Amino acid sequence: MSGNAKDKKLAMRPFARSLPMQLLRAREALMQEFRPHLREHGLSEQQWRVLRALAEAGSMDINALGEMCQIHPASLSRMLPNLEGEGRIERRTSRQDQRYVIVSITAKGKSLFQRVAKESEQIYASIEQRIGSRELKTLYELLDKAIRVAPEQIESN
Amino acid sequence: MSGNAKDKKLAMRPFARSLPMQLLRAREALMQEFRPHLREHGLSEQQWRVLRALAEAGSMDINALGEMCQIHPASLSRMLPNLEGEGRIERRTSRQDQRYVIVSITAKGKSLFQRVAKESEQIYASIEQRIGSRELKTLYELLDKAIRVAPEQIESN
DNA sequence: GCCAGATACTTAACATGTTAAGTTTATGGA
DNA sequence: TCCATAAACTTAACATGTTAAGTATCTGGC
Repeated sequence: MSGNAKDKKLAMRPFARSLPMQLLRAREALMQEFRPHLREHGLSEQQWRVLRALAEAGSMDINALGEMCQIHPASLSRMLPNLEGEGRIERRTSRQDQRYVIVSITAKGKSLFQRVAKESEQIYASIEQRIGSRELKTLYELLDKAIRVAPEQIESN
Repeated sequence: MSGNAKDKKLAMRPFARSLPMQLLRAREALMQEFRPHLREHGLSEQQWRVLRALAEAGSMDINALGEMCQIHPASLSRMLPNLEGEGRIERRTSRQDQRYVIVSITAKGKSLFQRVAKESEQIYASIEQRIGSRELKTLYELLDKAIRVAPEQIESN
């Protein structure tokens, strides 16, 4: 007995060859290095993604922000008032189309971003060194491909 | 202006070259194919991971289950009573060491697992075809490496 | 045997993920 | 113009993620 449940043949590949599982595992392993660092600055992982997206791409509406951060618009609706209350972002209604809410980063938010970014880049560099530049590049390419070959997001209405 | 915030130089690599972000993005893209399928069987993504782990590796304690499923023991403590109430798993206190809770899958749970597994494997096969067997193999190897090179989980007490 | 510390788990509190329903504003055709 | 529909967002409800604190059990040194 090697530990498998009664050594019965399973109708499925081993868990360790589940691609979603390994993607999650790899991500969790990496985030363990970033999380304490974000925590020191009082930022959740999701709040950091929002600041980073806005710092990089400028102001945008909720849906675009959600796509870029991979955070559901409903979650953003709940998070953004807090970030706004802390003076890190701003929200305003679009003048052309009042259905849109335009989100942008404040000077205070950008300042925080710059500080956190500097330390994050050091962690990235360390990770890149351990994985290897060439292999990391291949990994990015394969992830891009996995994202490309997946079906488009379907609005099921 | 290409959309970048005032074309200012950022203190950080582009968001699309954030490894945690691309891992999340790839995972979300794949899960979009699995989620509706799990939903038809009334299973959350996390419940499915639990059943799969138990079907594959047999009974185990909360911490081992959490490690295998990448679900925090605190979340398991909350989830497992539901799965138990539905008759899909069983829990018992270890006789040797009463601190341990041993979790196992029931016949009913295994039957559900077998049904879902069959359909999941078809989705896997489709994904493997689109990514390519060789590239998928490389992807698994690189993910394994990323997991290996990350620091061990630290119990910060 | 006793007790301080460690271990395994649970509970609680709050943030986020997820889905469905509700609100406001735009749009396009009769 | 009017109205049905759609689009963008918000709100609500419940599940899960995350951290800290609490409870029960065990271990090892005395």
